[in-house]
Amino acid sequence: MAGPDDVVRLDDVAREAGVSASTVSRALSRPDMVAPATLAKVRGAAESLGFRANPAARALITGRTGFFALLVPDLDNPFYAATATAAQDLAAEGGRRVIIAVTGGDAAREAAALAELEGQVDGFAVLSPMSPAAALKEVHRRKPVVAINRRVAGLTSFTVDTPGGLGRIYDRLVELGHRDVAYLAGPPGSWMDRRRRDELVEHAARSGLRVRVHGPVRPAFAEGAAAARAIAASGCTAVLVYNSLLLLGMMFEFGRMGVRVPEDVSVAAADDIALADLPGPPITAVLAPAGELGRCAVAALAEMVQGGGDRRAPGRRLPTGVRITDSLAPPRPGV
Amino acid sequence: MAGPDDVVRLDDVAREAGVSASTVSRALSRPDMVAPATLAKVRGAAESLGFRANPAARALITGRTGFFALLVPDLDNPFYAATATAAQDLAAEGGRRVIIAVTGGDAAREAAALAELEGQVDGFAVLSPMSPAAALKEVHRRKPVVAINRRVAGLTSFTVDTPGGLGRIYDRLVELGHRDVAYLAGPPGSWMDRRRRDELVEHAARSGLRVRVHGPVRPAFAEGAAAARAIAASGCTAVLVYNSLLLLGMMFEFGRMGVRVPEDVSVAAADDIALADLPGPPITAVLAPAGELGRCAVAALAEMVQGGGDRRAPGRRLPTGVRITDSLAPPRPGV
DNA sequence: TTGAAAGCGCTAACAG
DNA sequence: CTGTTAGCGCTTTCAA
Repeated sequence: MAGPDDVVRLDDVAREAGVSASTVSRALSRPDMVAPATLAKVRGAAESLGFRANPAARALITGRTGFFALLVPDLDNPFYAATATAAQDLAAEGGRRVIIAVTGGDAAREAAALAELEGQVDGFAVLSPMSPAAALKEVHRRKPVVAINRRVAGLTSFTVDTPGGLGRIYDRLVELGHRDVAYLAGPPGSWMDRRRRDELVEHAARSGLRVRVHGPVRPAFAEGAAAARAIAASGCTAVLVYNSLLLLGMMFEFGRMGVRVPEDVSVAAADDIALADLPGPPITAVLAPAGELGRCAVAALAEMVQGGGDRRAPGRRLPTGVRITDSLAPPRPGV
Repeated sequence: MAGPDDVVRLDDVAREAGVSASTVSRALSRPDMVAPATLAKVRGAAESLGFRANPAARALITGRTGFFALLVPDLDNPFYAATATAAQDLAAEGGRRVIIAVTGGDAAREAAALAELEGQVDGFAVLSPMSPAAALKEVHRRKPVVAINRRVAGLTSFTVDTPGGLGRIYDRLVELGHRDVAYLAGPPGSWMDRRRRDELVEHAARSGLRVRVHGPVRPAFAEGAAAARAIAASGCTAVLVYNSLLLLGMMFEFGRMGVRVPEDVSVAAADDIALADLPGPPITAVLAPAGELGRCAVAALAEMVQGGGDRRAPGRRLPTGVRITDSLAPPRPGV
């Protein structure tokens, strides 16, 4: 490794093509500014020598690195993983890369990542940001920042209407005759969970009922399994769950306990990930477009960088689908 | 956003501190080369102005970007996610960042990522590489490359002895009286799976038995669930599974089918992720140090970059633990 | 349409 | 221990 001798530079290409360095530069980055014949020569030379522009030199002068940073709380959550993967894919189409920084859902680490990466990237997408709005806006004065999964005043934000979807599922439960519903809450301190929970509780109150909240717990499979026993014992006839990973864990344990779905208990979750491909009867879920969030964020950043100015891309609340299936059934008699 | 006017440069700090630019540079990167008094002045000035060195300018001259790239097949696999997270954490301690590039387990995309990132990073860690050894070594001539989860001749490689661990679990099954064991195989084309499967089959043959192979399947929860029925119907009394995610999916479906563990079937998996925290009796597993792999790779890269020369860091096969529990039991009578 | 020249912001010799 | 002097490899005016 380490062969600083055989690296091909712009001059090498220029010499090979019999033109000047600036012509090579133009040919490669603004092909319409050179004569077709020259273009061909330069491309041929670059190709044959295996030239790849030094990104640092380019970044130094243009001020663009070709990187976007995506800050995510963790990678264990398949929702985040899906968002990150989609973001990378779309960025790649524009010749850009997405740097993923794991923050652990910790405001301090998030702030550190923001500060450290500021010089390395052209913009930030922050997934479920923990930082105060002011801190995010401060960064935004220098580099475009887009928020995902949380509305931040003054920033382009992309959210999904998961609370609304949960509400519709709740309505269906009431319609089926359920009166005792449990909600297994997600990550402590999570903005998303807060919204889902509050909406659900208020929504239930409007029906004259109430929802019993369990948790909050980390959105991990094992945590869902761990919560199953208490939920089953609580006497509820239906459970809504913060996300699909928790639901899988819960159902896993239900299976071992002999609790049947939906005969003994109806179940549904937000964030349909890995639920759709399950064998057997499908499970009721709010269909959140995890990948779409990542793509929207990248597209917005790209637009802001292109625009150069302070043009703020419009944010959106993405619609969610709701898949209502036989995992919802009337409450078992005698309850 | 975009305020190229108020960016603080080295000269600004120099002026503020009343010294030359090079002194500031030294003070910040090699503190032991300046007088304590100067150091204090410079640090004070840098702090008060909020100076952050331009990484592109630094990279241009030093040839170091402070980035390592980690190529992973996908982020849905919690094993990979754990490795990636640990790698980032260790790199952060050395003031470096890890760029995660998702390749989809596709050799072409892996090659593209290698080529595109070559100028942007100080080294590569490739998780479960798909590229031919020659291609990896070619990159290694210019930037250090470390292989994870596959031994690549001529490259520093970190692997885990998962096959050996599976063998020990298999021995225990034989000891318990099992004669009909199933193996649910992992990702098609995976080097890891190939090794696990072959070792297991040979190992079984030495006991005069044979292992029935199901799959291969993508290592996703739903795939494990989908495979459960066929496996249960095959008449085996024990199942070894490629990884823990698949096992969870399989057990999930077993639960719904009324198949009990371990009364009806004994189970075990490699790559213990998310298995340990499960409520109830623990599950037999090969304990693979996913995070440790990431840390080893980063440490090796750091060493190679420091060494500057062609000093090749030594690779290792990390030991695996084996947790043998009551998820293994004698085969049910009458089979 | 092309070339010459001037840096981008920083680090690394080299003197002093 | 510190300042001066050159660039790192590329893009981009400015003339020609």
